[in-house]
Amino acid sequence: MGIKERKELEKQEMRRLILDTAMKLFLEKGLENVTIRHIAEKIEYSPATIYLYFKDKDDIIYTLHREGFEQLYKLQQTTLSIRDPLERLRKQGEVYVSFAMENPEYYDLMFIMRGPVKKIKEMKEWDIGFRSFEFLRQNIKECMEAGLFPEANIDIATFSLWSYAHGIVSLIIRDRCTMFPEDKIRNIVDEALDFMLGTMFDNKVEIKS
Amino acid sequence: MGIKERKELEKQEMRRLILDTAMKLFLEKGLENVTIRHIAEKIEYSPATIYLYFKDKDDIIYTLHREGFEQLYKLQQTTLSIRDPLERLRKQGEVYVSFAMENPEYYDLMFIMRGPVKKIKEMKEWDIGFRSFEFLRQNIKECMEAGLFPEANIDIATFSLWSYAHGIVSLIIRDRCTMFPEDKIRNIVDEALDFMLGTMFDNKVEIKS
DNA sequence: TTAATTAACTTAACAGTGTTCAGTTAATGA
DNA sequence: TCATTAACTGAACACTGTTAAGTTAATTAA
Repeated sequence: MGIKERKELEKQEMRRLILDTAMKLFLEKGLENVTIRHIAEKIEYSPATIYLYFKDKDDIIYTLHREGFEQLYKLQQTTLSIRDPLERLRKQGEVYVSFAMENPEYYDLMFIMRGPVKKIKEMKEWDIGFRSFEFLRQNIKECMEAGLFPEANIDIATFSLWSYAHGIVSLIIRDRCTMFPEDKIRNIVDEALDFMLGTMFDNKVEIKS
Repeated sequence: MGIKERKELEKQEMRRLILDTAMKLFLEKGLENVTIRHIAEKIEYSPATIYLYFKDKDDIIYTLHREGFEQLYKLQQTTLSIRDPLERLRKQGEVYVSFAMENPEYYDLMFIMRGPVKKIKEMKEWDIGFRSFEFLRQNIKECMEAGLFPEANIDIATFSLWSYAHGIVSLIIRDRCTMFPEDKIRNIVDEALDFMLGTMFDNKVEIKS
């Protein structure tokens, strides 16, 4: 049965081609300016062909959304090499923010766009995003248990730190930071991250000493 | 010249009618599901008529964007009655978050949607949003001068606090908080705000005592 | 009062969107 | 060799924002 397998492989390759082309166009033209017809034209197929590989446009976006979370989770796991949980937490913040700044279109469809959420609710597939949340939560829990983190409800604390990082990058991705010069923005992001973690943890140390 | 004035008045009334209808539909159907044709149908005019009062769809959204900032600024100013700058800052956070939670469509077009930004860049009209940023900045400056706030670059601190509040509400508005039950969300928002302000300021006191 | 002008509005279209369905090829299996 | 299946497309549908030409109605000037 070599043929069936080959067919399946070709099907996967075609899906890959569509996804890669879609993402390339998203990067070039911005998320909202890419149409099914553009993608079709780029891969030199008829628009209708795309619907043989994906249910609809949101299905393409949803798939990229999943792959984005896959990437992000892998990045998050690189922090596991750090022993000190607070250091690891800081690194997680950096990793998250870097991911967003380097892949703004991925970040947008993962955390800002409305499209993918519809699909997720239809399919009841929260687990991918949930896993990343849980990873952060676990890190915060460790910090608390080590007395490095203010005692509080863990869910609230996790949501809070996530919100903070998300706030920074989403204001920039959606272009609400025009009060800062373009070329300083990357610096400001890093400083904002330092500021928040600094005010949360370092001032304790300062006062102790 | 009573007639010219009346005409002008009627023109303004028509603009108002379009804006109010648009906003009502936004609230009903969500921002992305409202079309010019819907608005036109609701006010019982032809779609083309709307283009006699607004340049294009983004112009409508941009105008609502402006009005949203007007509202927000007024709300911000209600905090001026509070003497203690740190208390006032906390209140500002509450006011901001409340505004977002009670007017999610306004918040969305003010701080998330891409549309209005295009218009703002065309017209180079940053001042409305800038004013609110400046107001927060001033409050933080006062806190710093009173020694109530960790010493830091004011711009970074302002951006940071704004980011934090924005992060919380935008994750909820764009439906990324499905790990929390719907009916708990309003509480979680408040607790997250408390958590952040708490870790930033209160733990100083705790350690001293 | 009547004719010319202007304003308010609509009709009908254009180009573009996501999506579907009937039809056409080409590859496969009996 | 022939029937079946898979891959693909052309042409359409129902939408979208937007505009140009045409039609009324209100206003102004004679």
